Amino acid sequence: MKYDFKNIEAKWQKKWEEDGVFHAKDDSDKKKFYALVEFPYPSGAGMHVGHIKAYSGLEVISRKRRMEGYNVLFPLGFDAFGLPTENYAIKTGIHPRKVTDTNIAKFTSQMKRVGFSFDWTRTVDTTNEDYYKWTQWIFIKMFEKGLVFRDKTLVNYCPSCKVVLSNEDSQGGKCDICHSDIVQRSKDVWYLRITEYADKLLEGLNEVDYPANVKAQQINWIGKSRGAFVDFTLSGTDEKLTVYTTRPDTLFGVTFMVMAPEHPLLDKYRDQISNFSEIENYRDICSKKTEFERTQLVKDKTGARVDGLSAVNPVSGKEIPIYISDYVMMGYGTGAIMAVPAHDERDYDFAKKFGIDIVEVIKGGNIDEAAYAGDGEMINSDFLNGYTNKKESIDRMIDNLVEKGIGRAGVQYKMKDWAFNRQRYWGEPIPIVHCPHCGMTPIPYEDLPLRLPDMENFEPGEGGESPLAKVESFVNCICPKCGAPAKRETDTMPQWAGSSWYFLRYIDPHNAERFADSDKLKYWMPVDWYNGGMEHVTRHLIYSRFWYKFLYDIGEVPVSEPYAKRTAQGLILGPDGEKMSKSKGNVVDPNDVVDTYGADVLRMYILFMGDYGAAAPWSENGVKGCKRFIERFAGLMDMIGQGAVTEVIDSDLHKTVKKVSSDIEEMKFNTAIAAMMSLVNKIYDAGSITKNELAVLVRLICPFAPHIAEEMWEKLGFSGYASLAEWPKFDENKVVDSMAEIAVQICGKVRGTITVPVDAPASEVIAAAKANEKIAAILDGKTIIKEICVPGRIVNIVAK
RNA sequence: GCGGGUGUGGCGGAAUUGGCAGACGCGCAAGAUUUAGGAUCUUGUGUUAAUUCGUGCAGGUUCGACCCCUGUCACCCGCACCA
Repeated sequence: MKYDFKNIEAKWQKKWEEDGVFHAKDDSDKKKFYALVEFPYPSGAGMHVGHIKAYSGLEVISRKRRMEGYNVLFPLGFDAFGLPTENYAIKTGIHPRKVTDTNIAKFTSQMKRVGFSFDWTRTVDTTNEDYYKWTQWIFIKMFEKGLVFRDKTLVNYCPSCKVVLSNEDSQGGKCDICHSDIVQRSKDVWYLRITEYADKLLEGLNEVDYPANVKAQQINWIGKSRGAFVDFTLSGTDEKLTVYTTRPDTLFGVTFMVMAPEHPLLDKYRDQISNFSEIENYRDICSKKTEFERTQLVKDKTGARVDGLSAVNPVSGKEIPIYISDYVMMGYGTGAIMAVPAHDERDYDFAKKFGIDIVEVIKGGNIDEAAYAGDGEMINSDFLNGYTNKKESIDRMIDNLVEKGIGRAGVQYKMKDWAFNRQRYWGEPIPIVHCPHCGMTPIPYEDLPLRLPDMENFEPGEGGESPLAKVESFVNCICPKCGAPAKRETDTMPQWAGSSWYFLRYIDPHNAERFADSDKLKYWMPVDWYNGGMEHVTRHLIYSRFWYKFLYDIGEVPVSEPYAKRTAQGLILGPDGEKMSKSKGNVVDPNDVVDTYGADVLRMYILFMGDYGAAAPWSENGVKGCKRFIERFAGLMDMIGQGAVTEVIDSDLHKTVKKVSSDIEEMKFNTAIAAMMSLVNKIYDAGSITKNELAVLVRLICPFAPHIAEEMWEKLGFSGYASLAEWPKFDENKVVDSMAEIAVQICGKVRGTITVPVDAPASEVIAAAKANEKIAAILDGKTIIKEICVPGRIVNIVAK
């Protein structure tokens, strides 16, 4: 059979679309399967091979599920709000709406060329007002439940993009988008109180099937720690300086305290501080540093002593000095720490630099040389002396602090509340009105969506104001509560907003009454399998679990966790083994591959190139190898009925069905394809195959290379689609061999092999091994010390 | 610094999870076919003089270790002075 991939692929893509082969049914008696992939940002550059890899995994699994009789929902949409489109609009003057539509159209047609079995009738676009209406709706629900608040805070500000960025978006002290330096600036920030859900987000991990490393990353991100709040008295005042510590048991080793330079108590007691000008000086220096710079792990600590103020160690009663340093931040804990230089590296460095006492309270290290962070016997600690168990000593100390009324057990989270506003045009408007009488007032639900006004100039306003602030007809409005003239909020939501609930909209994408119908939600949720990149397992995965759990708490969705199972694909590197990037010139365009080799070859190669979860470099020769395989596969058509099929092939066919079926479930696509290659090689050796056997193989390869599979299915004379044909079953009897070849080792080294019945008892197997010529020769003259036989696996004879 | 991961032929990667290391593919070599190139087919291909040595390195456990343990090196990802 000639492999005319261009015509074959176009032909079947057209048929699939015309017949709606991959449309999910809402009213089905079948078991459902909801497969979700992370929807793309429709950039102007178009599709990337990374997209293909990200979708190919669940593409194969979805196709297998359909053949197994499931009602499959496998949708794709577009996460289209965001800076690149807006920046492009600023540069070219083309409206972001137009740019987005163009890019989505381009992506869609490219995706269709690959033959993905997405249900294109359910596609969503986060920038569509029918979609963002519900993003705003959820925001207002959160507002009503007190999960939204506003605060004036020091924020990361990008002077070039003129936007406030969350900490997550400003890593490295550089803007995530334009890479210019971030500066600290005071701004009004809208926050979502995600910390309220910290425990629920942690507990929910017990219910879901995520890889252990993904769970570990989420747990670390949330960063729950148990410890104690301890009150230190400022000497000469009634003022309490409270600190949070995870190691209250080291309290006897506290020889100084460190406050964040911004700590408000410094201002309150400025009259008592004799060197306040020095403090202000240091504050000035700190304010110029970004949070990133402040939090670099540097040996050379900076800081200043606070003269005139000191604290009292509440357990020892000793008076200890207070310092300020930028390694302590207002944003975590209480903005002040108790320093235990003997057992904390940062405190140790600081103490050495400023000549502060170091008191050892845990035995085991040499505190003249370095801080000792390990476990050991407590010393110099009064009632804790002799304790070696960390948990016991911590509990004992907390009891003591509570007894004395100077402390209490506490919990802290590393996770911060989610900064939720951007001064940008291309995002969801925040549906809040600022009324001089009523304050912040949400827009009534029936008035949603709050539409983005049409405008021409998308440059941010002066001082980083949102471009929307320039649109008077948008800004000026009437308070929905009291009717007085009011102003609209002009900031928009971040890109994470739309992607926090998109999987719910696929379930009912055209519903005008609700974000999705309850019965449909009940049928389809949870997502059975969610695949995406490792880079999203903290931010997006936590944000969307948070939104979903909120919707669950207010009774809008049926189950408590959105994603039952999560997996992640690995990167595709350039042919040079480096991460693909335009600047390196090592980017592979999937469209070129489809043009030259066809979609089936592209799909096959991407899944064959290596472990799906690991990074692997692109190889043009590897692509050619897959093309060769598909051509050989198509060539099987010419071998039908050329002779009697041997039992070996029959058994191999069943083994292959078994292996491919189980490998797909484990996302071991590379070995599934290898198994099919091996079988095809064997068939070529045999020179013949029956029509029914080929029909099995065609269905087996269908999820990987659906176009050629459909074409062969039709040529074989079957009606209907291979894509909807029944997934092949295997006969367990034909998978089990009657004889097994097992290795015979002498002293752990393989010296020969024997073939024995699989169910032969150990004694017989050992006897057979000894009877083997080679083995007998080696054993001749030696004393057998031990004989090990694992039936069906191995014989090992230890001899001297 | 903390957390997670990876390390196997010339290359991408397999290995039933403690039981014959190198499946499958690429590349390479020889041969066939072809006017030639390309394509295709056949055979071979970790290494060695070896019954040798071989899964980053050094130890350990075990009859037996790519797999488990201890130490160590290198690289990748995430978080980052988190108290």
